[in-house]
Amino acid sequence: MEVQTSQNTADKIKAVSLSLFARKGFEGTSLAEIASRVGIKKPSLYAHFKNKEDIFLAVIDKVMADYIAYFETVANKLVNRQAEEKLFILLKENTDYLRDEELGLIWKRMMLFPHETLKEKLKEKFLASEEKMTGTILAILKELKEDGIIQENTEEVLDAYYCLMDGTFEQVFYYPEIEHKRRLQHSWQVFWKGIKR
Amino acid sequence: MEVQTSQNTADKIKAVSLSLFARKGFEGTSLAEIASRVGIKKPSLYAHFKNKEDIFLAVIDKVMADYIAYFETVANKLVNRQAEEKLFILLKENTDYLRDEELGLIWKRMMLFPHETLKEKLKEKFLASEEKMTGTILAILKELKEDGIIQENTEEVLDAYYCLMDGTFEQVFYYPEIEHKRRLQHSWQVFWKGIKR
DNA sequence: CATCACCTTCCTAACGGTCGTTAGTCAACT
DNA sequence: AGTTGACTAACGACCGTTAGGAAGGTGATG
Repeated sequence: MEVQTSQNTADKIKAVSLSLFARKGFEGTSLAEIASRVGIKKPSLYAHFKNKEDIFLAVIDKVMADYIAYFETVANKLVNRQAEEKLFILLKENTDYLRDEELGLIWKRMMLFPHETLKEKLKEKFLASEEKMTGTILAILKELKEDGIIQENTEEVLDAYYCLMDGTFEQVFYYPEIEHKRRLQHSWQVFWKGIKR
Repeated sequence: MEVQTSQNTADKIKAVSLSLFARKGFEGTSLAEIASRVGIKKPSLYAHFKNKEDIFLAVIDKVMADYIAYFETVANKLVNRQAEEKLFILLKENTDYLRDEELGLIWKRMMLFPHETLKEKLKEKFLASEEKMTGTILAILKELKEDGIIQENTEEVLDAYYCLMDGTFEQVFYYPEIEHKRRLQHSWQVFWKGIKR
């Protein structure tokens, strides 16, 4: 077993495309630019992918798979922690991961402005990761409730937690890391005070 | 004085362009489609605007002006209200306004994915409205603090409020109005419990 | 009042450029 | 021998934009 230090062309195309799609969107990115950055000619792309949309979907699949894999490692981090910590770690790690500029950008773009013809294909892909997330959160909330740490109204708490998560997610893009960290800390403190019994 | 029931061509172009730019973005929108929806031929657009970018900027100017005007009316609604209500109304009205699909979409697009060559021009335009907002919020928080209703740490409260606002703003686009209303209500309740003394 | 120049707003035609895509070829590797 | 992955050339479609002209209205001048 050895470390894979070089990428094959298809992977290089995906990597370059991720970067461009993230920064310029689907229509803002041209195959010419992708090919140029990979170091091949435009028609050579068709040796690896059916068409532009196919490249995009391959990129999205990779983004999704990476995100889910990351979420798994975070979930593993949670065992043997206090439930309060679990909630906070989940929030923090999520924004930390999406802070990676390209990942966060393309994620945001897909969710908010899906390309018209790809809208449905994208929505499908999101459901899996979202369900997983909700399951994990609900398990933690149940734990907290049974220990009598938080108030009974789970639905209220869940809604507020998702709002907190969406807010901090959005702010990742406005503010530099230091400032974002402060905002996250403050928002979390208010949230926690708000749900504690 | 009479009600203006018909628009001139320039206004029609702006209205049509707003809708298209919102849904498809700057590069995703073609002059051909704009012209077609207005009911004229593509080159006729140049009788009213210098070029595509000029149309976009005219649209943005209108969006900004409308938003600021709306904010004024909301601010007027706030007088003679309890400070707690003020905070909530500000939050609610903001999302209600941006719920209008096209307005919300183009607003979001501009903030998150400004077209590369227009980035700086757009950033300028945002500063005015953002400062106004922060000023209004801080005045309310000061009021609440002097009355001993909320905790002393204004920075923490302000950060949490903005997170709440960004979160509800983001969720406007995911969820139907009824569900969003419930989420807003729940998030607000947790927030308010979290900042109360 | 009639004429004239001018401006606005629309048109058709066409420009050069870029887009995504295909055809056909060729060398290298399996 | 067959497959892979690169190439050159070129396709038609569409892009934003410009040129040039027709029609209508406005306002000044005789």
